[in-house]
Amino acid sequence: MSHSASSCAWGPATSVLSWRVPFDRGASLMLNPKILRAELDEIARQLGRRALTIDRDWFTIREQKRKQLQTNAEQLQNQRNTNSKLIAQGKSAGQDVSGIMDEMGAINAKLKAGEGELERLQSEIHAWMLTLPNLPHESVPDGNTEADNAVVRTWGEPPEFDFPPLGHVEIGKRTEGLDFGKSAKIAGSRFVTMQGQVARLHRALIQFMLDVHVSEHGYREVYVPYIVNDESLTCTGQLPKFEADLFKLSTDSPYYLIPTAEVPVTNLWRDTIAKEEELPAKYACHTPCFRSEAGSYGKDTRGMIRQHQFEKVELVQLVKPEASWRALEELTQHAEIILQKLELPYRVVTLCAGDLGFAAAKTYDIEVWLPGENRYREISSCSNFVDFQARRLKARWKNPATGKTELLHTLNGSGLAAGRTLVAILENCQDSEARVRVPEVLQPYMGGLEIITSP
RNA sequence: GGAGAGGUGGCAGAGUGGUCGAAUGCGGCGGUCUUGAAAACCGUUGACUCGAAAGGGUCCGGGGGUUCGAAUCCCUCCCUCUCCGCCA
Repeated sequence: MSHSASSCAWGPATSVLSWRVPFDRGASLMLNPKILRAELDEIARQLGRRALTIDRDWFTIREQKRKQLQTNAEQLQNQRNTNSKLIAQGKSAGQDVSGIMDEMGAINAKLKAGEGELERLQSEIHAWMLTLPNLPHESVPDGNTEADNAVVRTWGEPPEFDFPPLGHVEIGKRTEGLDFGKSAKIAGSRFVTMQGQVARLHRALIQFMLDVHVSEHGYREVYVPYIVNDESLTCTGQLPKFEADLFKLSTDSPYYLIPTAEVPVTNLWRDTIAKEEELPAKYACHTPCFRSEAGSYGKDTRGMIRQHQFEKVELVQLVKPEASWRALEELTQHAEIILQKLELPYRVVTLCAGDLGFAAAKTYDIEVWLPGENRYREISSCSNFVDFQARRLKARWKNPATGKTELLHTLNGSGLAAGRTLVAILENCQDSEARVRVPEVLQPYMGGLEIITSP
């Protein structure tokens, strides 16, 4: 990326010539490159839990060659710097420095000769490292599919109806609150139009969630851009691998609609060294989210479970490394409390290694009960990324104990997805007349309304 | 959209081709003095990276160029500020 002063590149200059690496737009290493070099076998084993096989020989061969070329280049640079000083001193003393100047010509020629090869190797290695996902935490269960996820706890009982419960699409139709036909006309499939009391309920949910997180859980409310550049997406891990999931703007600059508030909010800390007293930094942020849902054809085509545009209240934390595992439990709890206050039954599952997102070391999914589908559906995903995103972001802190700048840990989770929460309320709180009881905590946000009826 | 100014260490702000990773001030840290504190004085204080260490390399908004040598000169992009116009 050439249009921004800042960058989440892999350090001001990892090594000689590295600033020429064509991945300057940000791309950093996800895994600690030192550990990758030193403990390749162990890394390969841990990535194997994600059903990923890495080519160790490919890497080792290039890494050895890279090191050799780099050491050589640095020696030449050292000579150049030394000679440069000698020339300066000699000239000011009125001596003849043409001999040294000739030597400089030879040094520069040698440097130039090795340059191309070194650059190519660095680019190759870097691009390869970019495709490596985070290592699963040891507490993450083995497994490859959703079926291997482990249920941690269950809260509440699925409601029993003495009538066949309707799905939210039908309830939405009867209350005239949800209209999929209108939005299909004005935009296309996977959009919804909300109206009247249901639209207000949706807005009430967002206000309620924000209020709880801000006043009871200690998060700071933020408002952020809904359009971000490619650097931001690279830093949080959506790019370069998952561009197909995003909506890209057709402007000259590489702009994208945000797929989640995680992207702009986490990037608040890009290229920043936090003071100890600023930590933990906790943010609650409501944004729309835009996802292309490429590759999900035929999945959840009906209703508002899987939309191109939906609203979400996101929780983001940047914490000291030693605090991140405790923070994951807390953050998950904060999301759960919203469901508890809404009296919606749910369960929490730990994603197995194979089901884990690219940047996450561990993820808890919160799944709400949906009577219309007679099963639990994901309504929140809470993850600890440890230092994976922070390394790309260069989000660090000054550790007073060591006196050094060290990487932070980042976490985030939905608290919650508003659209799916709305679905859960419509389905769980319906009566035999397809009316919907407004959860008590939301009534103040609804002007005291207790029941949503047809207009 | 038009015109102008500018981007240097945590902040302010020097430096316009050579021994500059960068004066100075503030802030931070350590010390002297003090019952304690303030003031004063002395010292110290950027980030990244390779290395077991010694030590090396890179970074003055990003990228490219000129040169034996660039914070300093040239090109280009990004960003910020001021004025005018437009707009919510």
